[in-house]
Amino acid sequence: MGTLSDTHALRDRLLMVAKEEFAQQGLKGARLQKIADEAQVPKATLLYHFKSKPVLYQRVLETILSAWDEGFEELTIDAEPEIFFRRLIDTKIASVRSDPLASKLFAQEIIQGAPHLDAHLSQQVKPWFRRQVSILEQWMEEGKIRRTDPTRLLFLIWAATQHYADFQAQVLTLMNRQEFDVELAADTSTFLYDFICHSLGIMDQKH
Amino acid sequence: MGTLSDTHALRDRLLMVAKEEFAQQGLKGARLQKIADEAQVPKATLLYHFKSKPVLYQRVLETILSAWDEGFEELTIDAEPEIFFRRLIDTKIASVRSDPLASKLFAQEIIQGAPHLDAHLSQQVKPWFRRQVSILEQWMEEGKIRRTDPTRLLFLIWAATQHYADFQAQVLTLMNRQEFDVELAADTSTFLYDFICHSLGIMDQKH
DNA sequence: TATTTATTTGACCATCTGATCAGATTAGTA
DNA sequence: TACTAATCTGATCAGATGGTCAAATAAATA
Repeated sequence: MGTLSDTHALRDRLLMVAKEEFAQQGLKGARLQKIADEAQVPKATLLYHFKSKPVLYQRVLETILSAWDEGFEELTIDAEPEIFFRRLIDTKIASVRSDPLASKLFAQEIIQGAPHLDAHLSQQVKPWFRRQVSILEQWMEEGKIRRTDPTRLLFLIWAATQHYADFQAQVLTLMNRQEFDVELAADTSTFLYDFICHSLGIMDQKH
Repeated sequence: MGTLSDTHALRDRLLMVAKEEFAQQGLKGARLQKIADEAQVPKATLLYHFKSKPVLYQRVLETILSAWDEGFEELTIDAEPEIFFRRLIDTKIASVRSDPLASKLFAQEIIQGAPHLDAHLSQQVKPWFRRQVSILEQWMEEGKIRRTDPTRLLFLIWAATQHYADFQAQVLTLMNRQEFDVELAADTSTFLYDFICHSLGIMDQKH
C-alpha cells in the first residue's frame, strides 16, 4: 500500500466521504473528525492531503461543478422541442439519481446565499441558462411550443427534478418507498416530460 | 424595560434571529454567539430564555410548523379545480415570499434526512398530502382534469414554489433582480397556474 | 416598604475542533 | 544498498463553542 495510484485512490475516497458530510451538514456544520472516521483514516492524514477544511470543501465543490459542466454542455445542440425536453429532463433526473449528494451540497450552498458559487453562477450557469432561454424563445416565435415565460419554465424543470434529490427523505416518505430506484426515476422522468409537453402543446408523446 | 410583555418581545426577537441563523447554517453550523450578537444580547441571556441549542432549535421549528399547519389547513375545502390550484399556488407562493427563511430551514432539515421532522411528516404532512391526492384522483375520475400521477403533480407544485425561497440567490441572479417583490411573486403565481391548467386541460384561465 | 420572584450578565469551565509538527514508515531512485 | 522524497500518524496546541453560576438588577407582590 501507499503507491502513487493508491494515494489518488485515497484522495478520491476522502473527497467522496467529505461530499457526504458537507452535503448533509454544510461547511460550518461538517466535522473533519467525522469525515476521517468515515474514511477510516486519522484526522492528521486527512489534513495532510487537504491543507484545511475550506480547501477540502473547495475541492469537493470543484469536483461536482466540473462534472456538471460536462454533463450539461451538449444540451445546447439543436433539436426539436420533444427531443430537447426529453434529453434535459432525462439528464437532470439521471444526475439527481446517480449523485443526490451533489445536488444536496449545491442546494446547501444556494440556501446560504451561494458564498462559494458567485463566480460559477455568473460565468457558467448564467450563460448556459441564457442559451436555453434563447432556444425556447425561438421555438415560441416559430409556434413550435406555446408562448409562456421561458425563464420560469426552466426554473420549473430545474426545481421539479432537483426536488427528488434534495427532498428525497420527504418524497420517499410520501410515496411509501425505501429508495429512489430506476423505475421510480424513469416514471418521474416520463411524468415530467408528459406534463410539460401537454402544457406546451407538444402532443406526440411516444415511448 | 423588562416587563412581562417585553420578555415575550425579547423571546420572539431571539426566535426570529435564531431562525435566520439556523436556516442558513443548519443546527450544527449555527452559532449561539452569532445569534446573541445579532439580537444584541449577551449569550448568557439567550441561554437563560432557551436552556440549550437543541431546545432553541425545537422552538424555532415548532413556530414554523404551527404557522404552516394553520395556513394550509383550509385548502382541503371542496372547490372546482381552477379555484383549488389557484388557491394552492397562491398560498404557497405567499408563504414562500413572506417567510423564505422558514422554507429554507425546512429544506435544511429535509436535506439532512429530516431528523427532527419524522413525527410531523408522518402525522401532519402525510395525511394532508393524501387528502389532496384523493381530491385530484376524484377529479380525474370525473374527467375534470387530465389523468396523470397526482402524487408527482403535487410534488411538482411543491417543488416549483419552494424553489423561489430556497434557491432565491440563484433565481434572482438569473433574473437580474435584487429582491423577490410583489409583482415577481404575482407573475410567478400566474405562470404556474397557467402552466398547470394548460397541462391538465383546464382552459378557462381568468384573473 | 419589605420580600420574593424573574431577568440580566460577566466570568468561568469543560469539551470540541481545526490545525501543527516531529518523528516514523514507506515508496521511489541512483 | 544508500539516499531522498512522499506519506502517515500520535501527540499536542490555541481558539472556539456550548453551557454553568453566582452576583447584580429589576419587577411583581404582600
